Amino acid sequence: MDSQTGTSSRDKILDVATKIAQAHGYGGLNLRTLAEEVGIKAASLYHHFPSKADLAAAVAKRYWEDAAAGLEVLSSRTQDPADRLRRFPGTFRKSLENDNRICLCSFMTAEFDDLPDPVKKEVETFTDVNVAWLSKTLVAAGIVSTKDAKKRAHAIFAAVAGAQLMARGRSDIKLFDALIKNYQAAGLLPL
Amino acid sequence: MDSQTGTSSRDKILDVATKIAQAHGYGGLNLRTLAEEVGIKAASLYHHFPSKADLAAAVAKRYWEDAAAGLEVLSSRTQDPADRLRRFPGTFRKSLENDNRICLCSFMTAEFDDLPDPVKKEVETFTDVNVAWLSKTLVAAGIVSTKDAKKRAHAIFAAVAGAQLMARGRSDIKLFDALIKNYQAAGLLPL
DNA sequence: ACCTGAACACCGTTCAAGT
DNA sequence: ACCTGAACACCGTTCAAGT
Repeated sequence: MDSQTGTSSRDKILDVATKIAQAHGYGGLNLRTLAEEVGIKAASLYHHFPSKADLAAAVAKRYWEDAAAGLEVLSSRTQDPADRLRRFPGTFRKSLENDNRICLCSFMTAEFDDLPDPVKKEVETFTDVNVAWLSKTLVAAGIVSTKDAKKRAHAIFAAVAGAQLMARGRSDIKLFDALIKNYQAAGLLPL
Repeated sequence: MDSQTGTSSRDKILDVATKIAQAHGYGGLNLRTLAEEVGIKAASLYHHFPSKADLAAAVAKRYWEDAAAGLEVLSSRTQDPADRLRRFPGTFRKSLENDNRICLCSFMTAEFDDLPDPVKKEVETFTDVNVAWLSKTLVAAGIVSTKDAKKRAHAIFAAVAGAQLMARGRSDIKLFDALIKNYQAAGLLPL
């Protein structure tokens, strides 16, 4: 850790790799390009991570950890649980705002067959974190029973991920907003 | 066209390429592997398609044409429009049944940045075809006004695509069914 | 410890030659 | 017409060797 900038080489690699993978996926994560953007040679990446698989697993792990932290901040800052649910899609909206990227884990879920096992594990945890947060928030908002919470949570998560994917295909963030509004109007999310 | 089997070399290439692209995407569609599965050498593919971009565009074009034809069959065989809507997710379920693959165009939408323009165009048409069919069916079922039909259609399409992606990540077709049921319970699709 | 040149395996593609 | 071996320029990945 560099005490001046607060960013180690390892962190810089993870930052750049995350952005590339959100736009091009695991297969499209090109180590030469990644290294160039970091300012080193491709071979030097192997001093920080033993393989592309380990690098991608570290990227996906940090990705769900950041997501979990973000959701906890949302919970602590927003009193009304229904209001938290209304703000949930905003976390997915940010990726689209950031150069029309999508959720790292949505992309990697499409690529699931080609993912090394350690990467698969972290990608699955991202879903688990989101579903768990949605479940407890749905219950707190009194929208569903504890029994039905997990399935409804998964449905919301899948629908929001799908909306993000559609909006990317059209490079149209307004489409994302329109789809979320429609989910609300249909009753999937609180109005 | 081979009058005996009804399948030309070109069609066989398209068949195999479609399956590979549904599992690995455009980037993961490897011409040497494709050729091997077809039973020819990679160089021979260029006698049927001028480039990988043209091949992928032909794959995506045939994909939406088949989808459009399938939806028309569904319309003609199912009298009740609400019933047609209930059966719509079944067209996405089939991909999962077929070796846990996903919609070709969902995968390619994730890869949008890396797609040649002619492929992008066909991928967009797939969405258009589905949204148009859902729109007219929603109106016929009296669920939404003509004015609101397109946006609701897009919301259903996005949610079903998202459900398919989630089910792939868990290799769990029951998860797909559970998500669709939840969309119905929430009011996004007719019960 | 951190880095790199150079090799390796593989990619889309081309082409001369074969049937 | 359709096919192929061989080659091309390229790229992701790895490793032996440098500092």
